[in-house]
Amino acid sequence: MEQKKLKLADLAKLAGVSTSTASRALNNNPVIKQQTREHVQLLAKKYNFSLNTAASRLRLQKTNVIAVIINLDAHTEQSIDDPFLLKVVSDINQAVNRRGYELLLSNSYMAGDDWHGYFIDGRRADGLIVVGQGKQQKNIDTAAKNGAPLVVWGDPKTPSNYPIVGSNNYVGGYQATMHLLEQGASKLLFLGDSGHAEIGERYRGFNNALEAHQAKGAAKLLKIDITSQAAYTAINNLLRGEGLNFDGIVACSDMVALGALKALKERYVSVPNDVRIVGFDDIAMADISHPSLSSVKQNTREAAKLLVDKLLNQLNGEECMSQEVEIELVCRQSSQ
Amino acid sequence: MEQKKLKLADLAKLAGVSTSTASRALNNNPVIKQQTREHVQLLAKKYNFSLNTAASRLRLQKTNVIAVIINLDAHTEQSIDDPFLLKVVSDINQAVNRRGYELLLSNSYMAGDDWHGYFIDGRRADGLIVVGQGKQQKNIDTAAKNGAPLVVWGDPKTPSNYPIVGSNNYVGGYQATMHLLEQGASKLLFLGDSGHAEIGERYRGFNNALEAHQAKGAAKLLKIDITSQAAYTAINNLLRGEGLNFDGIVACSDMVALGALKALKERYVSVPNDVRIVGFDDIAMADISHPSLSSVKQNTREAAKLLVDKLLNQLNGEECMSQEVEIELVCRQSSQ
DNA sequence: GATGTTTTTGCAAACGTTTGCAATTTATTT
DNA sequence: AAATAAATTGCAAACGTTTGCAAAAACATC
Repeated sequence: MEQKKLKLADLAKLAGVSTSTASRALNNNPVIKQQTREHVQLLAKKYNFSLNTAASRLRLQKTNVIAVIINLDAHTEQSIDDPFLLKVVSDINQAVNRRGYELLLSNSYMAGDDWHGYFIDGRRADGLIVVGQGKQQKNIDTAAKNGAPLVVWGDPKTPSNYPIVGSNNYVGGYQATMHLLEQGASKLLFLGDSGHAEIGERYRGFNNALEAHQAKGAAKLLKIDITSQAAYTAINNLLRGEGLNFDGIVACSDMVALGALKALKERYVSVPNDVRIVGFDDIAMADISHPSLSSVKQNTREAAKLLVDKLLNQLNGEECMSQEVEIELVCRQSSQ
Repeated sequence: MEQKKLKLADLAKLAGVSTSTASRALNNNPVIKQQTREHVQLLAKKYNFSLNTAASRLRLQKTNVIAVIINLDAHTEQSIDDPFLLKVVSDINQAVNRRGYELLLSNSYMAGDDWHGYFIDGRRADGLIVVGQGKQQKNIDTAAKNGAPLVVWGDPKTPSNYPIVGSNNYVGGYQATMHLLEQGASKLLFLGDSGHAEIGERYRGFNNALEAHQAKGAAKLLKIDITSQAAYTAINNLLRGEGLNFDGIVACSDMVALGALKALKERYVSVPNDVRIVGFDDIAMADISHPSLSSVKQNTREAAKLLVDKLLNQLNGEECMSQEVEIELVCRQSSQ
């Protein structure tokens, strides 16, 4: 039942020691006699004692919280339900927890524009993990400039004075494209907004693969939002307008690929016979789709670990660099 | 650049007033002269001032944080990447923000068993939103008993002394089943673990629909985990073992339905001609799947709003009741 | 101009930790 | 047993807000 919350002083009294001793005992400070430590800790457990983190944070000037900011371009805000993004958050959550930190889930709506002020000065978190560079990284830049410990999930090749962790998007785009070419496709379509940093890299890989294969001319870029709906519409329009003038698609995400796939199926274009497709991300659906979707797998688990490690290193005053995570092309039915 | 953080006292000095006046001015306390308030607020903006929330929380005994706990059965822990769950979290995030609260994303790993102690006594949050009842709700019960302000996403029909918000699962199961029967299916399969509260309700609806349609005998329950993989395997095994002895599937989630769909397609069972399927949740993929997947749509947006409202009401000392959110059957190609 | 009333401000305490330093207790040495 | 060293504990200050209460300032009334 509702009983008055125990404070450290109360616990100390129960244990017959001073507050300071109780504090040190709980923190397993070796300066306190082993026996006393155990005694206090036992009582703490018995009475379900927990420290007031507000007081603790105030005193220590440290929150043990990491804020994760979902940083999306305003008008695509909907795409927050791209399973991939959420997978990233979920993996970050795990990695953060494993390091003994808590995760404050946030977004530009709450944080406004001054992330350093809001999170760091406001003592809401010790550091920030930004998921997604967005198209303009002004907020990120100024937060970093103001000294906010900060790491970003995005395109590691982007020059920056904060560490960016992300996949080797160039290689991903290259491999996906090369794979399609090797399977015999020759008139390729790239689906995605090349203005976005990560996707731009994939597109660069796409182009270079074409060049290496001397197939440059027959390629086309369809700049669309990163949603399955946009892809569905785009492919539909294309088929209606120009007919089937391509035989391979490199999509900037699996959701986009799946949207395209649906449009093709509805118009009785056979995948992979008439058109081969490769997606990006390797979300769970890629395997479940029919035909199953070939995809460039991003190692979000490892990336999450790196992000957190780099952030904690920053908190310890170390300099950190951007880092690429290797990708892997997973070949399934849609491309062969 | 890195400058010493401004504290309220500094801001007060800059404004030429006392700390208390500055505090009241920032909180727009009408006892302070309008002109003074504006003056202080202007300076605050100019210097990017933000209050130290640690100090503020300590003083106010209030955090303005709501903790969201993803409460999954241990062995299915993987299913955290079910897009539906993450959609729920995302919607809760929005609703929480809209009320001016922040969202601490947590799980049993961090919180341990004593949620009241960890979150409430520990002053990490003012209240809890638990996503998923799990199969055993011991942690929830004791947290509530200890007086933690608490709401749960789950099956609202479950008797409890805390509010549960969730879909009308019974009606969902009933409607999905009735729809299949009306479309001519007669040998139905229910895919999902009926031991789980919400799914149990759906199964009850399933059975009652069969009864109402005098088709009870021909139904079968396949108890499987809530993952597409489990569904894929189960359907595959069933087809291999007994052949195609069913013509309709009610799945406990879309991911499950999609797993089943894949197994069927691979064995050249036509959907919806040979087998009709209805899923549950109406995730984005339902629409993109081919054939598109009929599904019982859960209104997570509204549910999230209700959850947060009920929680905040509790914080204001009001009693709250469980509440059902209406569902809607979305008919697509897979069932007709 | 003295008095009373209202508006506006400031003083100082409190929220519950943690920690430097001094004080005490215990162990070791002579 | 006294003197010294080492281990263990406690005192009190500090972290940065918010707020009850009293004081000061501004205004109104006679």
